[in-house]
Amino acid sequence: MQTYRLPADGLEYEVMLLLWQLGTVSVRELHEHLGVPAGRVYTTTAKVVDRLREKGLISRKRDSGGFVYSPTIDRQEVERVRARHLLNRFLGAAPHAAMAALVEAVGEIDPELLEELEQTIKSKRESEHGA
Amino acid sequence: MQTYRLPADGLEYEVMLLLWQLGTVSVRELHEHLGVPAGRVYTTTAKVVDRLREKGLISRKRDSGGFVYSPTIDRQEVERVRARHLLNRFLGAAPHAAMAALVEAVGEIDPELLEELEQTIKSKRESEHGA
DNA sequence: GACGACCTACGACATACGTCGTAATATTTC
DNA sequence: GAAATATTACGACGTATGTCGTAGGTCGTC
Repeated sequence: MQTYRLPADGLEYEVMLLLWQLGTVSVRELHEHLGVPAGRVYTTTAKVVDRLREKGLISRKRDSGGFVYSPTIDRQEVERVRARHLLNRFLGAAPHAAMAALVEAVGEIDPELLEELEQTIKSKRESEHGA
Repeated sequence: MQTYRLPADGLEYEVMLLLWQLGTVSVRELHEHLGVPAGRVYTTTAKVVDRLREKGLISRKRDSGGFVYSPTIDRQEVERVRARHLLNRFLGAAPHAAMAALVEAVGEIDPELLEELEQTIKSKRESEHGA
């Protein structure tokens, strides 16, 4: 079995997001959510779904006529990889500066997330303690 | 003038990083740092530099025979935009989950950074208080 | 000013992915 | 079961980027 890069952004990632969110849906539904608003053609969405399936990241089963698709990979897993990916892009040269930029950016996007971030750190520390 | 996407990762970004770091260098130098360790051929590095120059992100001047290159864009500026951009994408639909993954990744890469992150959040909050 | 070493320009190929078109299949409806 | 409709398969193209090869320019040395 070939290993593929997990989708970390772009359309493929958005489709994955939607699948994680909605559970089990048809291409049609995915297309209504993602394709239509962006003015894409149905087959574009279908193709992305197709490639995702080629990569083994989603599976499908028959459902009255067409197929319905669902993720075969754990969301946690993908998020983990994404996070690492993001950090690699960030921390490279100057981790300290990058952290500052990160916090800055988080704060700008949504100050409440800063609270949350702090909270998450605390929990992690505690669980680490326990372990 | 055409607008290009700023290099956010990959070789192009690494070359930019190195240029920001080293200031003004030849392709040779860049290649020694990036290409050689990765087993790339000299012209690969040269090509990347070339494309970067096409995009106007770096400039060059003659220097005894060859050229030396330097960035034409400010790193801080780029990093800031980049941070926001990447983070936006990263947090996207599910900030909660993403945040958790982020903290975990930071912890994995370097636990001390977690402390640092917490510290940075605190300072930010305080400065916010003051403001 | 010819030689060999190095540098630069640039064309070419591969892969990933978004994009679409068209052809093949399957479904639904009469 | 045939026509209309929807779905799926898949080939094709464009762009971005990493990769390399080759051809041609530049320079110091003799």
